[in-house]
Amino acid sequence: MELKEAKEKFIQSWGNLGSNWGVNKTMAQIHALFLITDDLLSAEEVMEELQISRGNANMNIRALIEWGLLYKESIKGERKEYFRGEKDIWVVARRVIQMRQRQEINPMINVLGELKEVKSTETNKEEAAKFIQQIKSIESFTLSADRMFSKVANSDEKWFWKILMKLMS
Amino acid sequence: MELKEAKEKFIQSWGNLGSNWGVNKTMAQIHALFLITDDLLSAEEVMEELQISRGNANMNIRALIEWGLLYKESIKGERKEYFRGEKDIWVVARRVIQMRQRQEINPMINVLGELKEVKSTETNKEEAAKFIQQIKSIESFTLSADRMFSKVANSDEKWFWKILMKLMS
DNA sequence: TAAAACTTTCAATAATATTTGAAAGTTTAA
DNA sequence: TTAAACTTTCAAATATTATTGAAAGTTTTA
Repeated sequence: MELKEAKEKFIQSWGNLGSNWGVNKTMAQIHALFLITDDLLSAEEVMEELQISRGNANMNIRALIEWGLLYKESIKGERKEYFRGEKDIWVVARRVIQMRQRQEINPMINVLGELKEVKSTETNKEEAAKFIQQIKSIESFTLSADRMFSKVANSDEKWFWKILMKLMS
Repeated sequence: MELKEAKEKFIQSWGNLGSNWGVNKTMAQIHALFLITDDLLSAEEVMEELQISRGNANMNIRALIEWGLLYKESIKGERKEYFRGEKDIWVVARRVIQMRQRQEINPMINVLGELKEVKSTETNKEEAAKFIQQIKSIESFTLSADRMFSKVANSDEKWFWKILMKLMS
């Protein structure tokens, strides 16, 4: 496979992966482009490279900055904005985990907390008790997963390898 | 909050969570309904409960069975098919992990394997080397994550708690 | 074998999410 | 202060994905 073709394929695959994980395809593709590009790129160049519109490029670059996966940088004497991608895949993973925690896990934990407060009546005492029990078990699982994610998001690669060793033993 | 309202809210929230994680909303809602229902339910009852069409109910019930989250059961003397949900949230998590591994992680590992084989030419030797290096680092990460998921998917709750303790220490 | 009871399929439709591009906004340089 | 260079916004258009429901398929019963 040619280098150009390979890069193209990587960008496409990363895009698909993203869209199966709640990240829009273009956002994931821009991210992929930066993962395999050493230089800075301008919005213009991203548009060019991925054949997307100015608005689309702009929105998704902003989102990636928000996620901590892209950094704004400037070239002296140039007015245009340039961007650099976060290349370290471990950092990328940690940022993604953090974002998903905020956007998905925390809201779910809040809802589960509310649902535990359900009032039971004379007629559905037993049913309500069962419901609360199940919600509690889901909550307990979610809290554990959340704690685990937090740990991963706040640790470095070395720690991760150590853990991996322990897990596999 | 009333029990009925709480169940409704749980189903909605679980549906949203699903659609942010690449599982279609109705599939996640049906799953939620079964998580909080002790009895068997028929396709008819699912349709009724969630106000969805026959085709939709059927397709998503099949998908849930495929995922190992729903079991077909029969009631003696009844011709209709009935279903029971997997209630244990740890089992649910393990099944979801397994499915995502198959559908997302494995294909990505394959693609990364291919991309490592990229041929470099005289003119892009250095660029190709950098590309391969980056792909290798992504591959190494992905393989580690994959191994970890496999471990979780094949272990029980007790193991998970033990690990959690270790992680947090 | 017929027909009732039920399940599955899939083309058409609807709902949702993404993308575009032109206009408005902002910053810088002269 | 003006205008050029650049960025952002957002309503409309497009593309993607999910849903419907009627027809076809299957299994069971009589």
